[in-house]
Amino acid sequence: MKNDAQPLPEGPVEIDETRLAADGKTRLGVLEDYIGYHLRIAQAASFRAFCQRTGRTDVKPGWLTLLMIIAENPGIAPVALSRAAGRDKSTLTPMLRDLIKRGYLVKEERENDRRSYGLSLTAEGRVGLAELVDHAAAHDRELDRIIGSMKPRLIKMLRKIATDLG
Amino acid sequence: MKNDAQPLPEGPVEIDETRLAADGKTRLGVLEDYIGYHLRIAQAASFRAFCQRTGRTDVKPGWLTLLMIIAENPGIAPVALSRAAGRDKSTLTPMLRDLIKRGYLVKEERENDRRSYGLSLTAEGRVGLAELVDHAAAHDRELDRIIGSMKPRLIKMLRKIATDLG
DNA sequence: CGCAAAATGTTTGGGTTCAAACCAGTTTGC
DNA sequence: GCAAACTGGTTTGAACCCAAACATTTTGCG
Repeated sequence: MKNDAQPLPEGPVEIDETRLAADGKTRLGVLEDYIGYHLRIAQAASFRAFCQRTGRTDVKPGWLTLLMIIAENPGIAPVALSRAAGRDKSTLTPMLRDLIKRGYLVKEERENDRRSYGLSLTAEGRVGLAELVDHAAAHDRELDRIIGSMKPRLIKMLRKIATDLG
Repeated sequence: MKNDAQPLPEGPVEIDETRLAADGKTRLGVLEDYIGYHLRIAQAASFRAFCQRTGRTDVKPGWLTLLMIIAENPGIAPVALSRAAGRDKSTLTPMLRDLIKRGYLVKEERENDRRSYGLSLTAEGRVGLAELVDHAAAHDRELDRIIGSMKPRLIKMLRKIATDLG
């Protein structure tokens, strides 16, 4: 361990404001250099903002990803849905049960594999999805406004993290 | 609703691979354009990778942020810690209780405000933090390798999302 | 001063998530 | 064929997280 003490500055210390938390007072130290920290903070802020936007209705935010993937891939199996949505398969079980009970989804048995089943939207599910998409579009417009033209680059980086780390 | 049917293509369909999930098969549709979706997937992948790295020990991953901020700001109050860490203050209550019980932190009563208290690391806490920092450094080296020179821009964008949305 | 409003930390209740264990069905290898 | 390995889905147990409601204390304003 090195121990090269520096002479103390005499005047008021210059504070690097990029190393402070959003409150402008709390020091973050090396945490400021960690991608994981910023990833978590940004994701939490985005999730919170989205929840507040849809909070009035009874449609839960986690449903959007599932419904949209199922809409794009009718008959998809839960395990494929799990990978595409980035959630553990066991997480999906109760969500799919709720969505089926609510009449948004239907199970379709497979002939060639009795373990699995396909998932598809009902007409009611398409209505619910459309409602969620409205909220999501408004939310993402806000993110677009914040990020601006950097959006494609940001998405590319985030996707690279997800695939290379997975 | 428009209903302008297009003639079906005869040859093999050209698929835009940027609109597929990591498995290369599942279609994501407009989800692919949502920053929030990629934010969640990337954060989940990063968190999972970090957990697997520290999984052997009994040190929990959520502790790193708290311990590091407390190390940088001795005597910090829970509410300030909550804002800096991006967690609800009620989330911190049980975590701080655990960290105090384990001997990593100490409470310091305030003279001028009997509601609040200050938090500081013990010697044991500094050891635990150092251990976590080792894991985090290795984890972030992997993220650095993935992101490369884009890191400053990525962090800048993520911080902008967190601050502008909060 | 006196009292309403705001701030701080905790408790409670509900939702989300993951990993490990598990069962049932399918594929593989011999 | 048939046992072993594998795959798909569910259950269970634990951790994490937030928002609302709460008690205590401080602050601000008349």
